[in-house]
Amino acid sequence: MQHQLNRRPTLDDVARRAGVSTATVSRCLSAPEKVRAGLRERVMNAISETGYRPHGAARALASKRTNTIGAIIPTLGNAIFAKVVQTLQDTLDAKGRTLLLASSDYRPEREHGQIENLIVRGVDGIMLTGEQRDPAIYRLLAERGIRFVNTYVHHPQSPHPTIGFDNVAAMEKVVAYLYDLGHRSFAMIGGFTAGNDRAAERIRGTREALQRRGIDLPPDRTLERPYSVGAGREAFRRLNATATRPSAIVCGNDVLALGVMLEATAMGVSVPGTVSITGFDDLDLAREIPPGLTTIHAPLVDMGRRAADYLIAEDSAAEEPLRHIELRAELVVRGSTGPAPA
Amino acid sequence: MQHQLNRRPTLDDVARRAGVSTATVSRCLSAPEKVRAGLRERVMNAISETGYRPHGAARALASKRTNTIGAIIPTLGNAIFAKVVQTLQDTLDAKGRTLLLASSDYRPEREHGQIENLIVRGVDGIMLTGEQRDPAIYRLLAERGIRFVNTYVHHPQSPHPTIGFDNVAAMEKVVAYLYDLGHRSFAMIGGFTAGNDRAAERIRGTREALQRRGIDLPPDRTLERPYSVGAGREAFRRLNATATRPSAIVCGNDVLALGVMLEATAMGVSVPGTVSITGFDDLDLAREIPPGLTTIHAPLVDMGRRAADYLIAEDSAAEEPLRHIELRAELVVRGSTGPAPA
DNA sequence: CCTTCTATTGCAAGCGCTTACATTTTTTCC
DNA sequence: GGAAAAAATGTAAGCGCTTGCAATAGAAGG
Repeated sequence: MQHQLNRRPTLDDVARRAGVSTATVSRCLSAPEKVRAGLRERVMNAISETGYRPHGAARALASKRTNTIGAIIPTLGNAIFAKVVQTLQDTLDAKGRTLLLASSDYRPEREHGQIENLIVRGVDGIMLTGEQRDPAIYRLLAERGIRFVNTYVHHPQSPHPTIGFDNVAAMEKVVAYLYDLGHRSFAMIGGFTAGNDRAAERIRGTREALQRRGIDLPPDRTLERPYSVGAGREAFRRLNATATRPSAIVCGNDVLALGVMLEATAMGVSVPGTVSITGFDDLDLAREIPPGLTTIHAPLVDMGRRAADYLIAEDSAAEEPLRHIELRAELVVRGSTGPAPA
Repeated sequence: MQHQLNRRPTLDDVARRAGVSTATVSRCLSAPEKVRAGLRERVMNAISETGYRPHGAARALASKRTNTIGAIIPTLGNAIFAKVVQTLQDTLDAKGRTLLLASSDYRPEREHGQIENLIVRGVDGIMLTGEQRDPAIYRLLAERGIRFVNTYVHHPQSPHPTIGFDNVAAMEKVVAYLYDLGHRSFAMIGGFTAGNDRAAERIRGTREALQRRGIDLPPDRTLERPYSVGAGREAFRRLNATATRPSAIVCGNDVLALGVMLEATAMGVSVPGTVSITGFDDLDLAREIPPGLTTIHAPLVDMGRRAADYLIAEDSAAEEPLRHIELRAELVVRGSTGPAPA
């Protein structure tokens, strides 16, 4: 009841109190079915009487398992990562695992450091974002035999497991849809591609889809911006100041698209009358802000859940085949897109 | 270079290779200044040659420190928590600590379980949200001598340390401002108060501020809703359907306020011509969505940083006095509020 | 050059728990 | 009822690292 930092109860204390060996107490905790009911109850009483709590580090050291899973995302400031983390956490929680989270701020060297840290902490598995990273990292992970998975991408040919969607294919859907609406003049506003393969794939996917239809996406129509509403606004102003204004603006994510949409509306440019706008991710807000944002729905909950399942799967012994789980990323049509102006 | 899960290098391996004792290697890692330069270099080489990485659990067990700080927030789905976590993480990172994050989904019993888990994991300190919780938790924390801090609130009289702002006082500012604009008919849409002292304080603060001005806030004008845009929309529809419509709607956070604002606009109800709306938190979006949301700015970055500093402070020996750090939460006036209609 | 003091380094005892293996108890089956 | 098999429990050896203390080496002083 009082500050008695001097000594927290240990297994020994519990064992002595219950009149059993520490092994029995340990088993009561991690494999209760191996202890006879009567004894188990006595031990459990001793545990609650002493206020005993296991010592995680000691347990990890002795058992060589931490029941901890690590995850590294670029930032918590973006709802799409927050949502996956939330799902991951809930799923892991339900299976008695703890999530160790780190965010890299899109900086590869920081991600590298965080992976090292997770390894030192002894995580049993790691969820990573994207696939592009220093080969030394993959080597390290392999040496240590640490299970990991790359998310937000789908690379069936990759030597590393992936759980996610095909960013390139998604942009084909966007372009096909806009093209069919009659659009021929495009611009793309994407995230920074340096060290961000998802952003790069989305820009590439858009460019290739347009090329297939005989439309060129010149560099001055391809803007890289930080993922913020303000940047979207600024980018729109810039595009709108050019001589030949695009009739369709394809954005690398919803935050940029929202910025574009808000700025266009603020400037009196009709959406979708004059300009059609598309996003990527399908944030909750995409449906809320009028006229509603046409976007690609990213299956975040599914991704988080599957990543969790994959990372805690027991069958490591079975040396299971490399997994590549593709999730569907579908186009969601709302009010921000319409026929190209005449 | 190849899968050699069999044996990861240990201190012993490094020591043998460098021709020193494990103690010296250990010192090179945690107190390099205690080892002569030449030797230290030899050890460092051995470390990188063997690809040695410390074993966190072993280190924690031997040293009785984990260099880990825990944090429990209600949800990552709300940007205000995401932002604090981000700041906390960055700050801790810079000081060589790792953040162990958990979210309780606003469920007290879940928070309880997560605190137990953090204790088992041996965190050196814990950041909590709000103050209201089972006394048994505070007792446990005290017994174990674990440093913690309650955030998002300011309770100078509390026996527990707090770092945050005064939710009640903030609502006084909101009400004073609206009252001075001539508003006399109010409604409040807040979060669920069960187990959420911040939500409760904001509602209470509003009610008391109004009472002080001779205005009653009846129960049917006090709605509790989940923090979502959709809920805000629904709540507005409901309020607008009543005989005496409020001229000012005070919301418990920005997400609700945004929902109210979007729904009002969608229904053709002028903001702020017919109804004034206020939020709480000052999300990035608050300034972006026209006409701009009048709200209380929550000093999140400051809060995260100070919480981090407090939790890793060394002077535990000094038995420092209880800390209550009050942060300013100021009213930010934007376009969603104006004079009461005549 | 020798003694004293100080900066380095090594020794070895744990930290609290898990678990293979040995031992004891209980159950099963003739 | 007794032997063999199965189940329950205990014994004790670590897991990989830190750190108080002892031992050693180098610096300083006479």
